[in-house]
Amino acid sequence: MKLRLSDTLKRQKVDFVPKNPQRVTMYVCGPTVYNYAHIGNARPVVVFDVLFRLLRHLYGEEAVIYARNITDVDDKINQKAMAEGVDIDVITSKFADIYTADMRALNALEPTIQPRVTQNMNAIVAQIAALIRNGHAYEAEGHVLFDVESYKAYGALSNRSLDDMIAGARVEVAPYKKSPQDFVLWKPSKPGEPKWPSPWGEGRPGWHIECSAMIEANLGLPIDIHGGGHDLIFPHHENEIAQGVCAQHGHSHQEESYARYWMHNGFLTMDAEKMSKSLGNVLLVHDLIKEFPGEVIRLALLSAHYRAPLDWNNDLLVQTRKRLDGLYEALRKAADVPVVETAVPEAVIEALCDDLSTPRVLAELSALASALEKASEADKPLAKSQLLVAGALVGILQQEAESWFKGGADDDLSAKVEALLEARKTARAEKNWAEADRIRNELTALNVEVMDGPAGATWKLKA
RNA sequence: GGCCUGAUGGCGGAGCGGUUACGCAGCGGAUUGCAAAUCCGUGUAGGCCGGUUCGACUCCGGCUCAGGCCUCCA
Repeated sequence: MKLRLSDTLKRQKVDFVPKNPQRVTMYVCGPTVYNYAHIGNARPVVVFDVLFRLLRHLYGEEAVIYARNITDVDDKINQKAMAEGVDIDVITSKFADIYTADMRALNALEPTIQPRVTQNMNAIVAQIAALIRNGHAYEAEGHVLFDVESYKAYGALSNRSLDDMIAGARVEVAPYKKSPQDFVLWKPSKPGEPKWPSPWGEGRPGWHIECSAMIEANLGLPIDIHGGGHDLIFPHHENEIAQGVCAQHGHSHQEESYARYWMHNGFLTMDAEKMSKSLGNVLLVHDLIKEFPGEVIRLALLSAHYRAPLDWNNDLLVQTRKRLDGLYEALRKAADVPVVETAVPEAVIEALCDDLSTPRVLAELSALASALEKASEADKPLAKSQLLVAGALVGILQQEAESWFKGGADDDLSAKVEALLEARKTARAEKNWAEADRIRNELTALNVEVMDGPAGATWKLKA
């Protein structure tokens, strides 16, 4: 099956051909760890997790190396550490741990490696030195700046010319810059801020160099896939390309010598408004997972195509939960059916290979669930297994159906419910409908929905 | 000003030049002590104006509207 991906740089859907199928590399820009991750931050995590799973499926688990960085050097981290009077790694390790836990709750696999800026200072300094050596960067007043004029293809990813950028520049231009668009590779730290040694004095790296240096040091150039949010195209990824290409001595300035495929996910809105702290509509993953199962949040993030904008609202969550209920219902009825070894259905692979069309995967999952419902006893094991392996490829449907439906219930509640159901069973056997209904009302009050079936009654927590 | 998306039924959201997306809600039926749940079935669409075509939601051109980026940002 041929994988096709939308490449931001080439501006079209192209066949994905890894440089080395034995070693497929992917890098996604990760979090700056000074705060809780919001739901918008979670979209690339979930989207590229699906891609990670697909690549592992296509090329083998051992063949795929997925790196997601942790930015632990940053102004906002410094501010927070300063305000709380602690060392920056008190802040960064706390929020890195929270981030890891929150993303795990969304069924995201851990990336193969998670490089940190603080542990890659040598690589960063080395890449800056290479840029100076190759004539693409210069030192000025304790700063090292990238010389944008020296790289002809600058602007290729975001499709803008240097003139446009000058015209649209809204930042104050530092006097020591040769050209207004030149960006910082290294800067001196202010008194009291964390600093690292370098040939240009003690200081810290600029934001963009961190990623390109960590990519070169941890994955090697070129990597196959570079991903991130739509907003990173400019300036972050544009600058990464400039750095990554120009740092390679003697290279012919081909953008693809840094990353071969560029992928960007669309943005999330909150009730049709941009999510931003100033509007106060930021929804934290940390809070959301207390209200909805991680699986619901994950599937909601996958309900639209990854490049399309996605409006996040309560209705989306409710609909997604019901959809998941439907899939789990099919599995619940087939709880006693044995699982057999089977390949992922071709239609599911096909949908994913077509630029990660998760909406189509959802349609296929519905079809598989329906097929399971209708299957003869003899066909049920295969039908059930296909639904499960298809779900696994997008990271859902991996828990027991019963625990899905009773997910929010603790042991006390479960015991109480079971006892009430037993009493109701007796009442019903005696045709004491008044008593049976009274018990059912009592269960309803506990937010429990009773479902009578041929094999007796079962229950679930209402959404 | 420059660059980039998107516009599909009540809602979410796909594919496709002529034929069912899928899901949620609705409606009908089966089932049930009554319900609920479940299962089966089912109606509703393609921003506007032109063009190409035997035929366009699907291709081409224009327009309108909405959102994003150009500044830290997934």
